Amino acid sequence: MASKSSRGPIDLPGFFADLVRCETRLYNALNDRLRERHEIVTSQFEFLRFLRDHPGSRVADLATEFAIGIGATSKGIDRLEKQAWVIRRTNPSDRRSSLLDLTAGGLQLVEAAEATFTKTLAELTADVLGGPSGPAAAQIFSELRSVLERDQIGLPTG
Amino acid sequence: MASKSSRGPIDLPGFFADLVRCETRLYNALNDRLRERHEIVTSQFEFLRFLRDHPGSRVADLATEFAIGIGATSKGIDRLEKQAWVIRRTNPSDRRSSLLDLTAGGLQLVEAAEATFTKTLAELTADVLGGPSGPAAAQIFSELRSVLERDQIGLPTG
DNA sequence: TTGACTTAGATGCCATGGCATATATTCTAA
DNA sequence: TTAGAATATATGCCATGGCATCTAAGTCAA
Repeated sequence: MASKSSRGPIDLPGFFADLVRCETRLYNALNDRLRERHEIVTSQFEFLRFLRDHPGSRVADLATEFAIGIGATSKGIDRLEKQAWVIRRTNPSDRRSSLLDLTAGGLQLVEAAEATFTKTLAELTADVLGGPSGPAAAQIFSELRSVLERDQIGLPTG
Repeated sequence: MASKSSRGPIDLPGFFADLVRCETRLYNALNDRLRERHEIVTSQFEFLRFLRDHPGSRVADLATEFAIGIGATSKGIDRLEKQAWVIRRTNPSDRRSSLLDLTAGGLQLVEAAEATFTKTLAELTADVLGGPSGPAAAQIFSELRSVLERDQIGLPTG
């Protein structure tokens, strides 16, 4: 809406508004679908997927990945552990921290949820993102993410 | 990170992950800057800007725009009203609702905050988004937003 | 060793959003 | 006209995240 096609520099605030609106709606829609089919929300799916792909991570690793606070991450893991989808093992080389892993149930859940997630996302976005400019947009966000992470932009305090 | 440049269909989950990570970090960074300079957060800036650009809106209009719940919107307006940045006028043609407008102070605030917002966003993203693929990405999100809004994807219940 | 400093993360308090419900209006059909 | 349905939003309860703080553990120098 706000970002019209035009020459010259991009309308950054308009672009950002479009971006946030898209992200909000997609996140909401994915939440609905994941909740009704797997009793989890998108943020939990993302935690589980990260742990599947990075077994033995620590709480701080998740916090950095998702740019959320350590406290929030710890509480999120508490909830997944309570459902027996994740286990904390004391880190043998530093007993202040734990190493996190999926349980068998957690692995099974994330695989099922991933199918739902991927399919829903495709239903909602493939028409637009599958077009000719899709790869350019993907490339841009990959780069932007790298830059923001490199410069540690937007990391919460706690 | 996850979306590498490649031929063939986009890795949608990877793209979505990059997107959400960028949005989170940018939102956090903008929050910090707006908070320290204007004592507001980004969501409040967005409410104020919307009301500047759409005077006389109702609570439901904001809720639809931002794809958040009516209750949350009502409470958000409560907070802005408490700061005397927004006023509710009873809607003369339907007394269940109010018409919302900025006060003079609210207008002054949003203009100052907009300068901070725009400048910060440019600092954080202009290098990447100002590149040759920027306009294509902006166009894509404008289209995606239109589609999601048209199909009413991801609107919360309340 | 040991005492000061640092680090990892667990916990408590507060703010915010979702959803359900309550209230005030408005609309509609008999 | 008037009772019942529908609508707009305000409000209450709960879940989650930020930030501050607390505790346990590791590091380092003297």
